[in-house]
Amino acid sequence: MLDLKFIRNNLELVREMLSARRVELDLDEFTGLDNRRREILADYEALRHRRNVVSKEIGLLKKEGKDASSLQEEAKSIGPKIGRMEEELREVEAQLDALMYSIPNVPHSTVPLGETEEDNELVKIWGELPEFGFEPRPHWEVGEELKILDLKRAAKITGARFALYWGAGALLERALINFMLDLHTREHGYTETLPPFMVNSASMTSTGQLPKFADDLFKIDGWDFWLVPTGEVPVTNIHRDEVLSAEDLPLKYTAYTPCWRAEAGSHGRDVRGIVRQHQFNKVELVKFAHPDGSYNELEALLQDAEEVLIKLELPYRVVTLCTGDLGFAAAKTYDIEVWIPSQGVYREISSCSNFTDFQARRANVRFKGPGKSSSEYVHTLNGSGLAVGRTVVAILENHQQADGSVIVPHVLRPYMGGMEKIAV
RNA sequence: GGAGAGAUGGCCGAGUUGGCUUAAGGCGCUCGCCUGCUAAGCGAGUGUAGGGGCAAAAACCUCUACCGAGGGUUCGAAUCCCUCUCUCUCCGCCA
Repeated sequence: MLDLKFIRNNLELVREMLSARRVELDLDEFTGLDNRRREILADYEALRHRRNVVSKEIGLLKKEGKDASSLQEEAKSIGPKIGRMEEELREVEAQLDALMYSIPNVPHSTVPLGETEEDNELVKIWGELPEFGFEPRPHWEVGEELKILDLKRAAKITGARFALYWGAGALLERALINFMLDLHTREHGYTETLPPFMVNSASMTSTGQLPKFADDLFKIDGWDFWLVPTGEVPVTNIHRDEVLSAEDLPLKYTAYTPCWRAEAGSHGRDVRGIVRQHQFNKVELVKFAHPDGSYNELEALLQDAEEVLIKLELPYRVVTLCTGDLGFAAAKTYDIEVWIPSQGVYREISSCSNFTDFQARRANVRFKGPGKSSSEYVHTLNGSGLAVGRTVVAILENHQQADGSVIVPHVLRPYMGGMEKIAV
């Protein structure tokens, strides 16, 4: 969330930002609640002060064996007043909080203005689009014919939007996870973590999924546990309520996790294949950075994610999300989109964002420099490195052959027992 | 699931017959002194959030809250009572 004082002192800027993001929010309500809260608080604290003074006086009198009954009577009458004001205060603060939690992050100055994904800004295009000499088939046809992908049985086991992999398909998924983790830990300097795949409400609130986006999540019945929608949630919460040392920044973590998403509101989109699933695997990159260097860290993070596609010989492009397409907690986001031959479009395979201090304020992650008496919020960043299921899609489609087989990218072969080609 | 012990500032750790505790003391950190260098020593400072002084930023002053979380008792709670969470020990169950 944003800093209360920042909103108070930059109302116009916040108003413009909200409209650029196409978020309808009543900022006059903010001003009213903010003022009301401070009014009540002043009276409330004055009363508590009075009670503290009187109570202390009573203690002293009693110690001397003197009578304190008149003071005790006054103190007794203060209690209920404090109680009433507390209730009022709590109500106003709850409303103010709700409003604060619904205000998205302020976009960085380099983020293009725009309304939809049509307005995203192209940053770069990498790789040659494959020439097939035949009509490229969609990944579900390729996968089912090779008997490595089985969506029918997955639907029987669980339901729509789940996948069952067989043989070389399962191996391919596992190989990709290992390849990505190895690349990021050995060549890009990330520390591997393996976090819990369920998190509590506090963790979901820190990273911004709650309270606004509960509909997108799976909740465990009877527990305050949620299935993680992305590794970002457990990994960013590693340092919740901690004060880090400035010299340790940036901290760079990578994690493999499955991701679960309810995909509410996406009925009818990507119904075929495994582009949009309720459960998919992802290797995530997360950074805790010094505010001064966070945008450089974003460029580096993007490069780390791109490297995966380059090594897998998959053509892609990079776009900067415009203000209207930007996620709730992000100040700036690059999407990496991989080429999908059967559809003739680029599809998102990684999203790399700088959240500045938006998540850090919610999660209370700070750092302290040597010699500094006060601490500051860190900047958090994350990106997919990459979404594994969609990487499988890209490999099956881009590396498919006329005979129905699929060439295994060179870097993956050591992870697949030397297999060069997936064939029936 | 059963029995017991515990949770206090960046870290360690005292305080639990309710009131000179304004959370002792130590470590760490910062500044200063001392000093061929380093170490040690000496002195001072050092939690977070919010409100007000103050229109804005810093400094300062002041008030309020915070001793795992939430309630309660009381004029007054780190301290007493209740509920919950987590950690540790033992038992049970278990991959």
